[in-house]
Amino acid sequence: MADLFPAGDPGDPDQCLAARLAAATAEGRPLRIKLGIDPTGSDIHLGHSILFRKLRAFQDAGHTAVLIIGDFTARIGDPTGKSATRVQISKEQVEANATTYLKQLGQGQPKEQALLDFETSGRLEVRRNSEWLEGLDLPQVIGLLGTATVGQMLAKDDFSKRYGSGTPIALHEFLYPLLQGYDSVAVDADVELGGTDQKFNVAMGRDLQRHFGQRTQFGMLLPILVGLDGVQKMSKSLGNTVGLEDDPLSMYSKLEKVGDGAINDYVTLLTDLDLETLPENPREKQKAMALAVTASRHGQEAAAKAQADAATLVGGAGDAAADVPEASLAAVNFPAKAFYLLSAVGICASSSEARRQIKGGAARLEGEKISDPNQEFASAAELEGKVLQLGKKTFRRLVG
RNA sequence: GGGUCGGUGCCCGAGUGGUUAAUGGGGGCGGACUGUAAAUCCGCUGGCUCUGCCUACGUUGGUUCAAAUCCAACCCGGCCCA
Repeated sequence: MADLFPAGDPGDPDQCLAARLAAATAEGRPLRIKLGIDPTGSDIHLGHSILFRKLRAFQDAGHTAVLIIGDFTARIGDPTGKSATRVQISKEQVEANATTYLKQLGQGQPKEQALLDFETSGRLEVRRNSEWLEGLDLPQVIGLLGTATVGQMLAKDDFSKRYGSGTPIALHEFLYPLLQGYDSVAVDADVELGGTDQKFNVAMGRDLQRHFGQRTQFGMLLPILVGLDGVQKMSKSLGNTVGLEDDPLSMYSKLEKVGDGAINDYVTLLTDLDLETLPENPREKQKAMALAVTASRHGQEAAAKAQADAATLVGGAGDAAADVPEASLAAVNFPAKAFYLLSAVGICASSSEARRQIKGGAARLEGEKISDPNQEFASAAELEGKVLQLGKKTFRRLVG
């Protein structure tokens, strides 16, 4: 089991998970396991899935997962790990994100396939923190603010760095830890799950529970998954993520490239594989991990196909019968010059970029290098069914 | 509110009247190499169906043949004082 927080006084039953479990059994009730997510982006990635896997384990053990959609706090933005003031997002955007999150977590799916168990009654509560936060009045907010000090806030790593470097900190950002801590009070959490970077916030939840006369929650802090760059944490804004919704091929091909330094973390945090039984060869280990993770999301069969396809594509055959994403020629006006084609088909962000890529020797059609950006194609007919390639990793099969 | 410094391309950060999308670094993308990657080396890193034409240095106006660079107002921020 991962990092437990707080280590605290071992004699204090309040701070021991085993004691919690025992007490729950004695009382004949399941524990309430809080996990809060802020719907600030549209996709859940593998970094999040560590937490959800743990939450699911609690569910399977008979406890109640209390999933808090931070629809209210998302509008403030968690300052954790941020070096700049986060842009506030709209209510509508938050709501849309929340819907996709639930879908990605497996709402409406049988529990065997879903990340969380949405089926078994009593195992899941989905709450939105606007339920209780929106209704707070000013005296209550002031009461919350009174429980923490500026010194405590500035001791938090993110804030102290920003303060030290002269980066603005808006006052409302101080409210974030308090509000998300108040969530623990609102749902009467026994245990809160979070990444190790959530230590401050989880601790704040304990303080507030104590303040409100509740038994304090047990914080379970799970390791942060490093991103594909092998250095920074997996985060959408850093662009080093593997999305849960990624198709098997791109999921697999991203994962098989995880750096040697990060591979063991991926194995232990994302799969049920035993490190001991895996091949020593780092390349083989990567493949095994990538296969297992892909399979856990898309099934064994799809994962195996992705592995085969990845080998074919990267192996250079380029035009194999692999499962290449399609790109429509419908938006392309013919005659089309090569650079325009690349951009119109969406494989390059702009026509200027396409021109550069072609000059740099990155573009291929059916494995043949396109060297002239101005090369002209007369009609869609001569391109249909062919595979357009950019670099080693990006392929599009052109369709009418 | 006063003083002061500052707002430059994805980010950081040079530049302080004049051939140029604007030094450098990071990141990103591409090429070579390799077990994929990393490391290393090389190239690219505003837009446009592009041998040219557009739009760019907080915003708006002004001075000038000419401004990211000068002036004014405004907006935003750091620090100090109150």
